[in-house]
Amino acid sequence: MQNQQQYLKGCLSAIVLQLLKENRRMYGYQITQRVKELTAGEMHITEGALYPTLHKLEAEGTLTTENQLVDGRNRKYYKLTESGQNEAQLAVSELNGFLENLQRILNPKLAL
Amino acid sequence: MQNQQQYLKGCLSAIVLQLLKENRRMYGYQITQRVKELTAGEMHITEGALYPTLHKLEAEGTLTTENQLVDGRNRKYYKLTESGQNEAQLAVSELNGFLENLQRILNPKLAL
DNA sequence: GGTACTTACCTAATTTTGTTAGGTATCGTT
DNA sequence: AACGATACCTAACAAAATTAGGTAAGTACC
Repeated sequence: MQNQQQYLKGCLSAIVLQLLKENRRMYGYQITQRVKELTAGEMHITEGALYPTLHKLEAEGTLTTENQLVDGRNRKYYKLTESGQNEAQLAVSELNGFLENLQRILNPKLAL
Repeated sequence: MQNQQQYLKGCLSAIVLQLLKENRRMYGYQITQRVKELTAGEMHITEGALYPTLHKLEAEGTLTTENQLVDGRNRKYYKLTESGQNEAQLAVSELNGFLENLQRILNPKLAL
């Protein structure tokens, strides 16, 4: 129980899909930075988890990529496919439902 | 992406510890039923995950057990040890922090 | 009396998913 | 030249769950 990292398990794809729902297109490194930024440094996505996840989502047809050279470095931008938008919506809804249920468990006195 | 189950990963011990913080003592089957009840059946804890988790928490000195025969069937009650109470508090705080961060990601427009 | 469901515990093989720890390469700064 | 940030990647390993069993006693039904 060192930090919050452990709780990330299972949520990574949903987080990626949510960010792409908001941003239209993002590249891997940018995703790691965005999560850091949104959580004030409290959460960080490791590249060893992120890249395989992105590749998997691409292989499943949820994301497509386009490479772009910026300042001499290659960036691989990911964006949602048409079917990916539905899957993103679904994943985010489910994650939100999960969060509500988790809060019901953590705060049994609250009526959510 | 079938249901909310996947997101449970990593949270199980924290959930168990939270329930034991609220309830003083509980047995395994009761924990599974309580989660079902609190989440209106939307989440269920599998026994294959729960029992190993309980055993691990007991081995670590976070929980102790007492057996009790009820209606001819054995129940194994778990409760927090003294040090377990601190660990439970810590785990729940961390999980809450994680939830806040996750909501920041899911609802970037909200100021939490 | 037999069947089936609920209660109540458990384990083991497998799968999923993330961590750790590397590797490559370019750019900017000191 | 060396270092840190940017930017991609993979593979060995570990952690944690799922799946799919097993045991056993109580309850309800016909």
